[in-house]
Amino acid sequence: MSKVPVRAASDTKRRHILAVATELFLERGFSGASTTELLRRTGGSKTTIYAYFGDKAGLFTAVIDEMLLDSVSLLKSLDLAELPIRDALVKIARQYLKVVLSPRYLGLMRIVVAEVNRFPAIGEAFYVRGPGLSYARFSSFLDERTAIGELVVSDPSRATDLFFGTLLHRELLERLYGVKSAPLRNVSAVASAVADEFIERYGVKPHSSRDS
Amino acid sequence: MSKVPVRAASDTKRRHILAVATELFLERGFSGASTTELLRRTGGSKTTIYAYFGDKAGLFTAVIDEMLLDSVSLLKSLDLAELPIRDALVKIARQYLKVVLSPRYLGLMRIVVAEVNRFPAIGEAFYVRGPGLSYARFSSFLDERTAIGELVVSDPSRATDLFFGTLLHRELLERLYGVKSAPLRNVSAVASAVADEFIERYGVKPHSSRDS
DNA sequence: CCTGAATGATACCGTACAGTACGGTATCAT
DNA sequence: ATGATACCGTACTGTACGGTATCATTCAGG
Repeated sequence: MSKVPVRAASDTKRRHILAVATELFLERGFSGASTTELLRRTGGSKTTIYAYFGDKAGLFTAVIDEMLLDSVSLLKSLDLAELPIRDALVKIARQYLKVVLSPRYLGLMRIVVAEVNRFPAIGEAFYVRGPGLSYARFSSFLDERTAIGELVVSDPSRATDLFFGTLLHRELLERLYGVKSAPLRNVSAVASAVADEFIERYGVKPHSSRDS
Repeated sequence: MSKVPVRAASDTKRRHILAVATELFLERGFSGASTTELLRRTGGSKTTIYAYFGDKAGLFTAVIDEMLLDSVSLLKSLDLAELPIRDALVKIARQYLKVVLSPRYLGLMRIVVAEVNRFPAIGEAFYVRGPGLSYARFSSFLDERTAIGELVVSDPSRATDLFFGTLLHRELLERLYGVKSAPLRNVSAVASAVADEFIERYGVKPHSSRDS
């Protein structure tokens, strides 16, 4: 009974349903989106949808999982090893501005946050694999750069708060509330400014360097 | 038809419906909350509800309006005129930590953000009367304190981002995603730390060397 | 105590919902 | 050709929804 189809080598049908459902959930949220409307958009038969995803909640979590993977992968691929500190910070800042303030990410965040009561596991997964991971990674990045004498960071956690908070907080709120919708005009300028401020606060001071 | 009742001298009925509806919307969101369930909780008759609020959307906006007023009033009543800069910053920080990280505010934020697509005006109103107002007020506060020589803030907007971002960003995210739910243990310590950091960055330096 | 407004109780309307049943078709490997 | 699998189309179930209509009840003020 109701076995998940296996044939499609490239999973086309499943992927199609998932893509359309993603848009629908982004527009209407979990409760607001109906399987009937989904059917109207995908074409095909309800039976197929239920064969793949079990029920509405299963479809929802599948959608979130996929979007989460997409977003997270955009933030993981930063290669900073060879970059001097300022370039590294700018690169990080740019990437986060672009990803976090993108309509996609904002939409995902909206529905995840909205359904935290109904799907606590989704909220937690999102935080742990998203912002939580970012915080942790940035924190160790600061440790590394402190170890090699590029920075003086005694409290990486606070420094991380400062960096991401200054970078994203206001812009994120403005977009979450729909006051702004465009993905941010001057990404580069903001990224540079934040990086400079960060270095001014945590960079090694020229006249009192302890390493030769 | 459907005229708004006038009797209730103290508006008891309306306020009761509003209070119960508030909890319901906080639990389930707009689409997830049903008028029937509301009736189950309020007792009384559907007719009365519809007499007061017209329709479900009207009830929703009434609920949001009231909650917004409550939250905003908690942030407006700060009397800082006589306080030295550090005390003022600490007071601001404490108040924002308490209000913004409260379950009430977080719940409100969740449903407002969730329904930005359906009710754009609500999202905008929330931002303008909430965070937007806070940003503006803090910015002018910085101007004042700069004018009297307590601070050196050349770019109040960035300084504001730094203050609120460092103060709230991470804690807010953790709670929005349900990773933490408690309203924050050491409000005072965090507030002091953020105030100190802010002053270290923007306070007037005791002239000459800046070793610390 | 009467009257009219405020509220209650209940039945109802039309629609939409999530989810299922089932007959049938298209494709493909055997 | 045959059988398996994926999929379609449609009709359907039972429930819940937002909202209205009707009539009874309460209650405050003259």
